[in-house]
Amino acid sequence: MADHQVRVPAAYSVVLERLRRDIMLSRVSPGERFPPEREHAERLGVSRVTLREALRVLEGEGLIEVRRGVNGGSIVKAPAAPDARTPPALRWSELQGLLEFRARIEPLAARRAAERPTDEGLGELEGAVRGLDTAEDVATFRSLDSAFHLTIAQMADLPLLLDAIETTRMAMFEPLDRTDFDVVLPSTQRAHRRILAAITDGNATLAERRMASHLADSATEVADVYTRFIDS
Amino acid sequence: MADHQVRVPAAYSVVLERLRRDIMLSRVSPGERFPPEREHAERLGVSRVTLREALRVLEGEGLIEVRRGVNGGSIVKAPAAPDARTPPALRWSELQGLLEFRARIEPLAARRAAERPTDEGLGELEGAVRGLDTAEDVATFRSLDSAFHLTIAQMADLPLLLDAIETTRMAMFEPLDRTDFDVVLPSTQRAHRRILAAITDGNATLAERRMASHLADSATEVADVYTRFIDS
DNA sequence: GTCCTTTGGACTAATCTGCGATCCATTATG
DNA sequence: CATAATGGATCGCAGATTAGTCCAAAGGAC
Repeated sequence: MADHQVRVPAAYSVVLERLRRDIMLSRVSPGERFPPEREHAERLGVSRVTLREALRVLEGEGLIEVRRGVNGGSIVKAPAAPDARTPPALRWSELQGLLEFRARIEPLAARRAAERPTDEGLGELEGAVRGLDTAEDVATFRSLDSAFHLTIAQMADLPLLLDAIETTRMAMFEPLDRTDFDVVLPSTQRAHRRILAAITDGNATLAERRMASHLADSATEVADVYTRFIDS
Repeated sequence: MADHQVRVPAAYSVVLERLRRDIMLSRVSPGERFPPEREHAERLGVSRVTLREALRVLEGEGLIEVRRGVNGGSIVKAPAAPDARTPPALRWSELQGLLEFRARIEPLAARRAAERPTDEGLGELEGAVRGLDTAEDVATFRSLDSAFHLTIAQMADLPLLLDAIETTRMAMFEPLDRTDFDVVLPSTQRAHRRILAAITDGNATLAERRMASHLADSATEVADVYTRFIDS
């Protein structure tokens, strides 16, 4: 019987993780802001004091900027673009594991999404795909890319799967952010369009295969960035 | 921005989940007992009172029996065998989703385990496989089956994967428990032996394929049990 | 049977956490 | 400059969690 200590997270740290996730997964984009504290706290089901503790941490990390007064609020800042010269946060072997994991679960999500189309989901996917055509900055790209994959995960209608995909994306955030926007954009546009087409057609097998191939391409691009940091 | 309420679990409920997991995943088998409360509490990093709260719940659910005195303690009871006539806890569509998910991730675990053999892991696997040959009651079978799959998950050395596999097994506990021991035992013996052989040989691709086929068989058997409850 | 050890059961007092509420400080806008 | 919207700070309460203590039952040694 493994006997690791149980981890009892404080309320603020649960909130913190949630907010971090909202930012990292681009549910709020740089420039946007969280709701006013009183409202935000209520939505999260937590007291304002607790929420503020979490915001303080994010502020310290430079992920948000807190301003007061009218038009104040917690403004999400563009994460500092990772410097290509500083070593990555993840070791290559770890990243490799995440990529393998993702390559197994996201195609399943695509398959299930194709089998369970919803008007709402399809609408969001279409928006995310069309938006990519006019995306001009990294932030927009990341946001639409995230939205596309997360919407598919949502449509898959399997809580465990959604959670796994979210967590995986979270963990890979930094490496993904190192890929070159201009290089990745066109291939992503194409891949997303083709995946969406398969889902719209209800062709589950095709959707799955196209997602798999999209992820393989993406993995190659991430790996390329890592070649210079041959540590393990 | 999805705005579900954040869930801040109480300490006792975190402990509760942990203990429930220990039982359901057969890390402690029926008849075995948890350590004395004082020691157990310390191991879990929580006060005795908190631990007892959790134990009370498990006692209420009939999962453990608490006795005092020398040789007392919290004794894990054999879970009431699910009555084949009562409807399953999971709807068929939900179970189907879990089976699909499992079919994607466990083969990956087998592959990675074969690529990362450890003496400790291989030893445990061998024990779990050999034990099956002499397993005579359901409890022993469940325990060794769990141990086999979880050890592979552990060897895969990818925390996300281990967690996903644990959670999936947890969720499928009740349906799995409905399968007929005598029917499942021989095929499981054979499958586990073959998987272990592939892992020992370091043949990752073979290990993966054999795990996939093992899970497919298992899925068929679980599905069979469900045929009489055609609800969705 | 008596005594001792081991273990759960119950209670208390102190501390810590999270919450609600209130009031203050800052900022944009008309 | 008045007002409204927003973050900043503080206080006291209620509940959760803890450490510590003592009690009660069960089994074993003699």
